[in-house]
Amino acid sequence: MARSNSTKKITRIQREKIGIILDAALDVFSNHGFRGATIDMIADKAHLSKPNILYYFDSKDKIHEMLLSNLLETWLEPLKQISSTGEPISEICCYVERKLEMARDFPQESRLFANEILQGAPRIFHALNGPLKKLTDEKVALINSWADDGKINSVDPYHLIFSIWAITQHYADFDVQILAVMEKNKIPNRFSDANKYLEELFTRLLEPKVKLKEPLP
Amino acid sequence: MARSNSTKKITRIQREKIGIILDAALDVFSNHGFRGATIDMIADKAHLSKPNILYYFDSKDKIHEMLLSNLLETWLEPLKQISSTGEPISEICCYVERKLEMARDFPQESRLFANEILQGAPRIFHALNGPLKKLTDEKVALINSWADDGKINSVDPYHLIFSIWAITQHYADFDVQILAVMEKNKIPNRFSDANKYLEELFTRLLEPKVKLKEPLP
DNA sequence: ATAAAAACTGACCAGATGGTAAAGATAATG
DNA sequence: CATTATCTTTACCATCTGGTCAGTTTTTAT
Repeated sequence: MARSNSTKKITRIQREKIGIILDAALDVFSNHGFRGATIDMIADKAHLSKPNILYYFDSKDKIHEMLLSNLLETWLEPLKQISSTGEPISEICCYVERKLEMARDFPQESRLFANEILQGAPRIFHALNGPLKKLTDEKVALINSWADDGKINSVDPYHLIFSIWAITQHYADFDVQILAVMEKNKIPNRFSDANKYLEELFTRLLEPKVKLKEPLP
Repeated sequence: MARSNSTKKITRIQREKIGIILDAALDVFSNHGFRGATIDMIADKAHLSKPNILYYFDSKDKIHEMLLSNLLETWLEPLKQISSTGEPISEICCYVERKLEMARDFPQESRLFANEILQGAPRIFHALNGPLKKLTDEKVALINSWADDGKINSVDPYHLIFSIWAITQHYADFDVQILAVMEKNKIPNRFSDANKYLEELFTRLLEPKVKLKEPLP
């Protein structure tokens, strides 16, 4: 059997089929949620039989688990890239841009994540409480230090980060709503328009206040 | 039978029980999604038997449908209140505040809505495409007119609205993540902190640009 | 080529779940 | 009080769904 007993070597077929299954599963889970998805749906989408799916993964849960753990690295990456050595406002705006690109290019991953959180994050709470919290703490400290140095306007770093997450992911998670509501001819440009809007939003927020104490020349 | 044949008069018991069922159902649907929820869960939470639930509602779908249609009015209300006669920036900031209050006070409703949208809005697409779009169009025009008059900074009104929806609803839909990530002693104040942050965020965005032509005294 | 390992399938099972039927209990009404 | 209408429950059913198993086919290694 092929079940992922970690210490076994992986054949060509295993690598291929596992990839196919995960692709199909991502599609199904992200569109229907965990409970709404069935192994049959995944099997259909993957063009494999249900028992064949279960030959590669012990259970529906295991597939889901694998998707989530793959996701987490991808998810943390953009935040990691915020650098303490760069120009603060540009660092943050680039982060926003990267997150927005992810919403555009990986909407299924975003919805998988959203589904999981909405249901109370039963399967990834540990990751939120561990790696994500750790990384967030770091960046919160960094933002605070920038504010202390007067390089950016002093704002609550948690809420700054939350607002970035919220808005960027919105373009993936609530896409149907956006498509339904927006003027039709604006739809094709929604991501570039959003990018422009968000750059202005966060630049204006973070620009240090004009120093009143600056004397006239 | 009590089934909601619209033209029938409603007894006291019907009114009470239907209320109890909808409360329970909101709780269950918002925490588990449509497919994840079972009539048994709703029955347990409502302290009624499953067949008794089905005496008041023809099916699981009908309960869900009723919750969604109740929701829509509540959902549109804050947006409706943006007035063309008020002071623009304050009108928008008040809207943000109202939405944030809803996220705080009706998180279940918010999650019910989020679940529905995430699954592609199969049951309320018509409402998004109809009433919500209509109302949004109106407010988009209003925001544009404010910008034309130089009363606010000129921004893309769609993305302004989307960002307000995204951020405020985030505090309900992604609450688990916020609780996991945030410094513990900041958690109790998260809504008032968010309100302060958001007021600054949108005020700074919308303040008309300083007129550069202003001469030195 | 052939044996062993891996990959795959059809038939099936057990439990969960949405929903029904019919009879019993309760409340409203004359 | 009696009769009717409303309400509730017990015992079901049919279907869906996650998962198993015994055996068949295909691939790989010798």
